Amino acid sequence: MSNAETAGPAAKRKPDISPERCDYTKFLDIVSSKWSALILYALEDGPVRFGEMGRRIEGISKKMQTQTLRQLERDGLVHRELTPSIPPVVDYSLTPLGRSLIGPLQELKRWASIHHGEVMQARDNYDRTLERAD
Amino acid sequence: MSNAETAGPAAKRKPDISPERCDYTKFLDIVSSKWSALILYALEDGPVRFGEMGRRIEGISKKMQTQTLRQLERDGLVHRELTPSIPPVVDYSLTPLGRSLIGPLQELKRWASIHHGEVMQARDNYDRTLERAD
DNA sequence: CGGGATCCCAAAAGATACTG
DNA sequence: CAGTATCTTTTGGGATCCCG
Repeated sequence: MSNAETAGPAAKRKPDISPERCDYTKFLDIVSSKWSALILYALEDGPVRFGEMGRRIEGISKKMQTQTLRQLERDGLVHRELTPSIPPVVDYSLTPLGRSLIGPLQELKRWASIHHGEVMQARDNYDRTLERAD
Repeated sequence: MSNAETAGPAAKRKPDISPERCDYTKFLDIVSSKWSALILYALEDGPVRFGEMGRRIEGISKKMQTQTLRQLERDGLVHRELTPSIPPVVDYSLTPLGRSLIGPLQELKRWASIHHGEVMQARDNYDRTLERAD
């Protein structure tokens, strides 16, 4: 308290929100990549093999599938089980930690399914209003 | 049904998950940028002026603040109110749509605050296991 | 079958300078 | 005060080819 930094009358002064401290940022860090949630969904009903998963998720490449799975595995959300036969068999499944994410994720899907129309309409409106301003 | 596409015995064949159709993808499209949720949080307790917001959010640049606010405004989550005095005063606030997002977002913060430690530990573990494999 | 390695591109974000 | 404009850097993702 030695510093003459006594706050002004408006009260709020110094930063109280930061990316590093925000838990939502931590969440994004884990599952904001394009394919991560999609992979979690594919695993929702039980273990799935790599190839099967690839066929179920439209448009994913082997590279992105592998890369995203590695991240999820590294974060402890997904378990990888290799059966070293020839050809090899690799099964992926949710860990308990991974499964604990399904609930919150479904909340978001609900929000989006309910409100996405409003968002699109707001965008339209915003864009058309700008056009008229030329 | 003219196509001889009768499914094999393993049942699951064609893609049933896609980025375009997934509601979670739509959600990410709206609030996955680095600063968007932080700005929503800054508005949680009521209207805030541009400068005040900037001081509250650590590390944000004016450019990113403006850019993110424009996106949120375009999507109908944030309302912008300009008082054309000199110098100008601009207040930002949540719209009802924006406020409807706060709940789901808090779910995620809760998940992250509870489980982030496990994730970090899993990462550590994964990385150290890899190091030993040289 | 289930990857790894490499190259390339587009989008997001940051730095800096200028303005009504 | 609250922006805009421009430039550069960083990151994420896709394409392609190779491997045990």
